[in-house]
Amino acid sequence: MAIDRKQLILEAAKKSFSLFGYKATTMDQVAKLANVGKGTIYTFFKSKEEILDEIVTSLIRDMKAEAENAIDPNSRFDENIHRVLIRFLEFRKSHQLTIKLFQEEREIGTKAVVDVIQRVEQAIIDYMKGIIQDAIDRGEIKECNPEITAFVMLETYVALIFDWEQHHPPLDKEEMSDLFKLYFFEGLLK
Amino acid sequence: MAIDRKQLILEAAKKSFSLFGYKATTMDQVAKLANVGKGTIYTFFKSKEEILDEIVTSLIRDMKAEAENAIDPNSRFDENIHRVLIRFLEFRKSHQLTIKLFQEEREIGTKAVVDVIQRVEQAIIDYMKGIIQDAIDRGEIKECNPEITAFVMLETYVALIFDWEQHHPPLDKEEMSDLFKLYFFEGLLK
DNA sequence: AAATGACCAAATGAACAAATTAGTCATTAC
DNA sequence: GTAATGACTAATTTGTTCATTTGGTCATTT
Repeated sequence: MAIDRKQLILEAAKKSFSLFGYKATTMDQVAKLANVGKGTIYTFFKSKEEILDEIVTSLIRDMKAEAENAIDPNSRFDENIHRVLIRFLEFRKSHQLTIKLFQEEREIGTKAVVDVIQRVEQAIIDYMKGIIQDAIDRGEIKECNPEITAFVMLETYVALIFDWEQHHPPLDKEEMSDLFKLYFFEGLLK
Repeated sequence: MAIDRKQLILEAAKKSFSLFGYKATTMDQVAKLANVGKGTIYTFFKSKEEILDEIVTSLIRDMKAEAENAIDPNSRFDENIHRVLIRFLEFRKSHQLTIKLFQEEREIGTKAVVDVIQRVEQAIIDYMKGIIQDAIDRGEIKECNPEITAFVMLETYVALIFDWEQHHPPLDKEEMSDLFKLYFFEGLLK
């Protein structure tokens, strides 16, 4: 069986995006890394951006899979959603590709990258939305707009994990979990 | 009594920063606007950045004053802190200077501006910290770290007011208040 | 029929010149 | 004598040019 050229190209592109970022990766480089002629790339993808799109689509699949097995059916909703969020954000923190892409989004703002990051965030929110809706349906939590709730939870976690550390000592997972429980589930009122 | 040159300079600089931003404002322009020689500026300020610092210091004073009279001693803590936050963020949204500075921080990242924005945010957090500590002392809310709580509340509001609107219809004050109460005070758990 | 790389127009960026700018200080005005 | 000034300077920024690089095409090869 012949080598799967499309897969070779995707892997080469992913490696190069991870190493140098989207903008700094040239199609010649991808072709060379994949050991194919440059023209070959264009029989599988109609543009550089489409390669990124496809890589991110599978990235989102991976993230969802990770999140999936963070869920313990025997645990309460608040513990599950906490673990899911932590998984998402640790994924983002530990994979070279997401590190590079988020960095490029902040520092350069390459349009294709901005678009793709937006897609990742929306995917996370959509995933959480489902979990939240389930919890509402099962009567575990109060009625609320699942999309806004997911959005606010994600923003809070991102703030605590990425922004708080800018000027303060980082919080460990234990603390995060306690804060999350206090703010979102038990409430501050006595 | 002679005209207060220092005040003239501050007002000229504030007007120009508001109109064109910090970076795009030249000292020649400030001098011309203030009707003073450029050298005069340097008898009152040691640098362009010091002018910005002084303007922002009084801006923070104004914001605090605004926040102060958003507080109603007869209202509950959660209503007060909501009103305070809304005031801060409406101030930011309605004053040309803050609009320009936040925009310049995002789009150009001028160092002096980044520093000064950080100072504004820390001032808001410090102010909220005091209110939160009071509420804890009075037994109105549970024990919690006032700085982290203030930080998370501010980030949540900024997310809901500025980021949510990027891809969704904006929330009105009523909705914000309800969300805030639900997430932070009553908690989601049934 | 699939793969290729020479080729092209467009985009990028290196390099240099010109213009602008923050800050100084000798001179001026009172 | 002192407070105010604006011409001056060193340094940064901006505009311009042009050679190189880039994403994408397509005639040729395998």
